[in-house]
Amino acid sequence: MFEPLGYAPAYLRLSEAIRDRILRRELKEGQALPTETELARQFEVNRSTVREALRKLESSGLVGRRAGGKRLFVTRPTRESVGGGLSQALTLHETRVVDVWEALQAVQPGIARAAALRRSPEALEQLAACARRFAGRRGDRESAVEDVADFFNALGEASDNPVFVLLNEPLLRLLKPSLAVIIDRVPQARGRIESAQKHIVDAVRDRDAETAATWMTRHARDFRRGYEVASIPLSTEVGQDLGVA
Amino acid sequence: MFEPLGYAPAYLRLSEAIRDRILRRELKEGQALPTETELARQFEVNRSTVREALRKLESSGLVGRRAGGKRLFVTRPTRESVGGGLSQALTLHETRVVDVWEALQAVQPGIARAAALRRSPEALEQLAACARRFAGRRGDRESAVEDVADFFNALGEASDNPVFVLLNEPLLRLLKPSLAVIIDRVPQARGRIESAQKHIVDAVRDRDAETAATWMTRHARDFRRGYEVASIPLSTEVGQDLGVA
DNA sequence: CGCATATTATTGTCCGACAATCAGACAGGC
DNA sequence: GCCTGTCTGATTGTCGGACAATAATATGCG
Repeated sequence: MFEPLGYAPAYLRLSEAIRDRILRRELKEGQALPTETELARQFEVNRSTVREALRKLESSGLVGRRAGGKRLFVTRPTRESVGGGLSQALTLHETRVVDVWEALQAVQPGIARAAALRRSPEALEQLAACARRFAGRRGDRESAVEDVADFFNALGEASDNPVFVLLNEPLLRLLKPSLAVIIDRVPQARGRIESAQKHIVDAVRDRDAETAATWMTRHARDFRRGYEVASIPLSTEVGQDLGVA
Repeated sequence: MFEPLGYAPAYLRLSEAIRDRILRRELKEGQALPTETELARQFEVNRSTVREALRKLESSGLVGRRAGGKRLFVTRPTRESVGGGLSQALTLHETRVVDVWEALQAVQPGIARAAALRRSPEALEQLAACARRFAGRRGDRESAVEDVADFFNALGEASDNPVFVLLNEPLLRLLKPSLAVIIDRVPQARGRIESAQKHIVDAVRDRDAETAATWMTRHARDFRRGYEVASIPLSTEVGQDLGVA
């Protein structure tokens, strides 16, 4: 009949107060936060309490430090911070490679389509550069995987849609380990990827949304085929060791 | 030429140490964390430092408290906690309703397809229940919006893919305010939604993946039409007030 | 056994302290 | 003029201890 009357510890209300100010843009990106002592004075709490609140904001990526710096600044959550959170959540939800693949399969064609429609010349060049880098690289599994991820990320950027950019990152992060195995074990993988990237770049250059989407669909299907040829069980959980030395 | 040599404060290394144990499943979900004093003793740091580390874990959703409880337990990040983080990130990235819509358009058909292929009887019933609830409700904009979100969430659950489940939440959260406006201003919106949900439920029941995807595509397109009819500019930023009292 | 009550443990918050170090001012040497 | 070293103050990271509120647990009683 009655709900528990809400009590929230000070550190929580504090972090919410500051978070709201950031979301409301009253504290703008790049702006330095007041010092801990100052915050403690203004909110009339102890500095320890302030620090607990700041740690919360810090790990949501709303505030951060410049390299080697001491003061905290208002930042917008980066791809990396968002991706880290989401991918660790997915890891704990017993996500399997097939789940990630399915999501990729569902979302990437849409990204390719959007990228083809809206890519800027600069974004196109970035994308093409990624493809070239992948194609030009022999050996070295790890860098190849990075290049593939960069390609997808560049495509996300080209779509000029922050939703795609941020959704891409965690998926790629979870994909990487299994992709490394595929590149190792499937000889023709590099060639297939190279070819797909080439066609996608061309379609994006020509602003041909449907061709971009089609090739991306094919590209994604190739990954699935890669799992089979590399004999990675589709039910392998992501974030687990795949037995690669 | 030289990289900065990495130093990390103790509270950070501490939170990473605990996080790793959780990701590695050495600390299992539902298990109680040691008390702050105990952690301080084991890691040989001060309790304040432990508390800062715990606040970080808390806001990544890796540890949490049972309602009214005092001790911390290992938890897996919920839809809500992930969704909150992602949607606040998107808000700060100046995401517009059209961006969210585009992502929805890209991903929902895939979810519908997956749901049709794999739905359990229980998940189907859940989904149907959401559709019924929406259809049976007259007036009350807020509940209607919730019902629509519940429908999408139920579909995500039915897909049995944690990636879809977790990706859905933030998109819906950002969609809600504008959806409320649409339902308010577009008389035929409820009918269109009702009809689309009905067709999707039927297709999912019949395990007809393509029909489910097709109807979802239509459903998503309707939303876009809704924006136009409700004269919500597509470039409206999400997380901003839409001028609804 | 179930239930009220007393004990203990644990968290939330505060205070004060100190070393490390970052930022800026300032002076000296090339 | 620019680089280098030095000094000073401000700020963060960490520590120790303290205490009230209350959740968790044990205790006693019917």
